[in-house]
Amino acid sequence: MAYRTHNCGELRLTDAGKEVKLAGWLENVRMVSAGLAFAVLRDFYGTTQIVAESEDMIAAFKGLCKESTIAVTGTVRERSSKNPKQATGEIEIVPTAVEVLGRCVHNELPFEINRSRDADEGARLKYRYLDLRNPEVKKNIILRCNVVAALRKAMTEHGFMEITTPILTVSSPEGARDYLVPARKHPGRFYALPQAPQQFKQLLMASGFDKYFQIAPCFRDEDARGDRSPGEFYQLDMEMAFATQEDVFAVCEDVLPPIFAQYGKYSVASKPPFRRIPYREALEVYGSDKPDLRIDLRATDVTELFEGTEFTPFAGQKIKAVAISDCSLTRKQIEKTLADCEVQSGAKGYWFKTDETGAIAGGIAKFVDREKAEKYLPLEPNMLVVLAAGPLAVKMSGVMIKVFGAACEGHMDKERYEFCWIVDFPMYEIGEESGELEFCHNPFSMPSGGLDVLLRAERGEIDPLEITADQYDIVCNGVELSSGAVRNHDPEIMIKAFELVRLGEEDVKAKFPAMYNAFTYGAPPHAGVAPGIDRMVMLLAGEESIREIIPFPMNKNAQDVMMGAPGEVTEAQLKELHIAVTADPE
RNA sequence: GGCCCAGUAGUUCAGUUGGUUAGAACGCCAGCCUGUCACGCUGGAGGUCGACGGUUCGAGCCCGUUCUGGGUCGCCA
Repeated sequence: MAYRTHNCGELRLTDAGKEVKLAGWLENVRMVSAGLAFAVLRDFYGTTQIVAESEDMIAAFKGLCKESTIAVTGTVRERSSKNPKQATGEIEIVPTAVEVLGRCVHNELPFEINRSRDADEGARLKYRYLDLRNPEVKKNIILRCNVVAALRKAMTEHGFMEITTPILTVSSPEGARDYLVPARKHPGRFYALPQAPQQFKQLLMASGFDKYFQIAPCFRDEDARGDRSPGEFYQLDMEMAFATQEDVFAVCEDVLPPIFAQYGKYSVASKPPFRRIPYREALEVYGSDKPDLRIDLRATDVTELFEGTEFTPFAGQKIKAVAISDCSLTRKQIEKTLADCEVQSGAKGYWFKTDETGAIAGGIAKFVDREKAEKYLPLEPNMLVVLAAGPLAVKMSGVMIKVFGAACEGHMDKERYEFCWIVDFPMYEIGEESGELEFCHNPFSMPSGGLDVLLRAERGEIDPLEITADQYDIVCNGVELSSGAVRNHDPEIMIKAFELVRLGEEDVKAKFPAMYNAFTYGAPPHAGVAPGIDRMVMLLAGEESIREIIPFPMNKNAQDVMMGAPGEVTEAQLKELHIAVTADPE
């Protein structure tokens, strides 16, 4: 006999009179009297009410802890009092038999299933299988499944092939900290889990695959954030042969908006082609390389306004200002919000405002020359101007736009998706520690202008810091979904790019031997991108925490408190792996 | 690793200026209740106030140390 004839979400009034069998979790029992009780049975699909009218049946339900799994055999009957809030609210089951399938032996649970989102996060993670029984929690995982399926479908329809790449691979010389796996057969050597399938996908291009994609697991041993889970995450990794930056943009602009439109909580405001914002402009205007275009605030350089100022913190500094019209924040609220910005940026914030007559008042008002200020800022009545000075001024301006944009009414239409591309990233920067020229992001990107530009930089005709790469980020609502690039597929250009940072052919060969060799055998120009699945689903679900869209998330400290990972292993295991156990010096 | 916040009943929280026996809601247990659906009503059980130390006649509250969790900065080619 099957466990069920129907699921708990499908019976309707038209099914009245049918003999059915349902299986699920006992969600709740409502004892109305000695002779009447209602039980709620829940499965993946929904809930169905069971009515117990006999002493036997009432006793059967009463003797069970909530969350036990049971199978109920009975007849579908029209309810005498219907519940329009429930999909199955017009019917109920009159049971003839109740079979216990899996007993819950705990009459008190770590939290109430339907309110698990309010529970302590540690408890939720430890009992994730209970947390996930909550339909409100489960729905994000279902969303994730649907989004991944839709991405696979769309990519396949665009001619991409999904190819899996190794999980056990080699440590990469740059980038994030690797997760290492000891190699039993090779004492002292280690595999590394891939930070991304970067080199493999480029090797696939060199192998003649034309369009590759993968829902790729990536592993990085870096600390967590609200939008960054520790340890592992997934990317929609893709790469295209004989492709330009615009070819990659076209695929993303074709694939992503329909999926955001179908599965997102909000509507998609960006129409393809998405806005392209050069990196330097993004920093100047939005104070960030991941601007949130839902916010209408902009940063202005007001360094000249404060030239020769008596206000010491501003003397001789670069000053950025963000003007916020129709701002009704009180002095106390302004200072509280500014303090939030200071924490997030590490920079000090300043402010002044205009009253209803337009007169400058409050904060650093006495250092602001009204006539001069009007040249730089549109000083309307009731305007708040927040400012930052010094090397962190740009960063602080970005934080202020984000925080005040959210705090001040009328400056952010939250319920939409705004995409943009950040383009023209610098190829090189002066390293903070070394003080010398270094790669800004990664050495795989093609410098815009190719070999010629590098040669001119070598001859001193142009500043290497002015060289941009054919590298781009896709940003949605202030969240960096991914970076990508037109790759440097030409060994000659690669070597020249390395020479500018005092490295050479030997270094290229040493760092990326497979890729370098492959490219000497004829490689196609290629380009790609890898939007983060977790962040995408987070945006679609409208969740603030990345843990809400991961089936079994780790906590902030990269522990799985449910499984007990990372866990201890036996000495025998360590010995087999040639790992010596030594006392911790601390 | 730095900084910020939190830790009180099974759960979510309140707890005034340091002062009698630490409260509420939900959950749990018992009883009542014949159409509930966040069922209702009555009663009950349930506490190492994260831990350790200190100040004090007296500490959930003040101080110090520490642990745990969350956020943030560093970090994330």
